[in-house]
Amino acid sequence: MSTRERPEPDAFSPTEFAAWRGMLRVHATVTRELERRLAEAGGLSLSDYALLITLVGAPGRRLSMSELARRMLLHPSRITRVVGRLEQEGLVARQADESDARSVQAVLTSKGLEQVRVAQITHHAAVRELYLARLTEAERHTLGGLLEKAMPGVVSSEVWPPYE
Amino acid sequence: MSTRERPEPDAFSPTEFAAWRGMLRVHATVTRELERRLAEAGGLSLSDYALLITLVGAPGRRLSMSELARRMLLHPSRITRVVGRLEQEGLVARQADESDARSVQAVLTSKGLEQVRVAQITHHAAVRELYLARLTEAERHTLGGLLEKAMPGVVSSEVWPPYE
DNA sequence: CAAGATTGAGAGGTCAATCTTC
DNA sequence: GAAGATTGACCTCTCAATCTTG
Repeated sequence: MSTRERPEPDAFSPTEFAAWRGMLRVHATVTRELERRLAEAGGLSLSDYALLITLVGAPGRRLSMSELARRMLLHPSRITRVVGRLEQEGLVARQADESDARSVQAVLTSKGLEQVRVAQITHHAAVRELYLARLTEAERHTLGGLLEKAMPGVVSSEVWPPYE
Repeated sequence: MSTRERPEPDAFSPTEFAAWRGMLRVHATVTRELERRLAEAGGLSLSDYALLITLVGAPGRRLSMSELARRMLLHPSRITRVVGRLEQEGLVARQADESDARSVQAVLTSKGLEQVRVAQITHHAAVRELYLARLTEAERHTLGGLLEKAMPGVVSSEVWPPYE
């Protein structure tokens, strides 16, 4: 057989491999553990937390479903269901948009704000312990800069890329 | 209301934020597009590809189910189902382990090898275009090094962390 | 009893189709 | 016709429970 002798035609170089594999494995490991700790601490899933924290940063603590989808890099249908669950739990409320009857606004409730603040302690502590703690300030700066350079706009802009 | 005035108790610094958000967004964006291109090109999903490429690198192009789970940082039950599907498509075969009757080996078939080689072209091209192309060799080296430093062992070792 | 593998249940995510409003 | 939202179908993934073998 000659298949064993012929290596990949376009194999990753060691640095390509490290930069790619590192991202995949760090992401998988941190998000899995983070999910576990958030659930244990307050019953929020990571996607619940992400949605709530997105709302916290928005003017009026409210955003339309489609804007939420764009900012979270998620498919609109996903937003429908997460908001549905969070609404049942009283953490967000749906509100009609006066200026556009097609649009639905998700508004953070005071209970939602309370809960995201509590979850944030757990969240930040976990991200720091698992991922950030072993890096110096300068290294974190470099890392963020490299990611932004690798995919300009993905990191820095609110919305990228849109589902269109 | 005083809630608007009080910011987070332990907010991320700008560098923490960039390093964390960057990873999340780059990962989400690249893997989603990669999944699309792989499916379009040859019908393999990203998890199919990941399993096959893991087998390619193993001695004898074979690995037990549990070893596969450890290397891929996946739950064993996931492996059962992916191997099940790939077996039906003739890309891997299940084989009994002579030295341990509990163990099942997944072996890459020649058809599987063929297909992963084809998929690899698409995969590597996409990862380069979407993620690696805008970085210099030195920057990729730095990026890989920072990820390894952030989570020692996660990037470099085959197996971390185990499901236990 | 511990380890390897599998099953059923359920959450997270996408896509295509649909409905309503612009 | 296009945009916003939702629904149904399906894939990815984890967890708890089970079965078998060491």
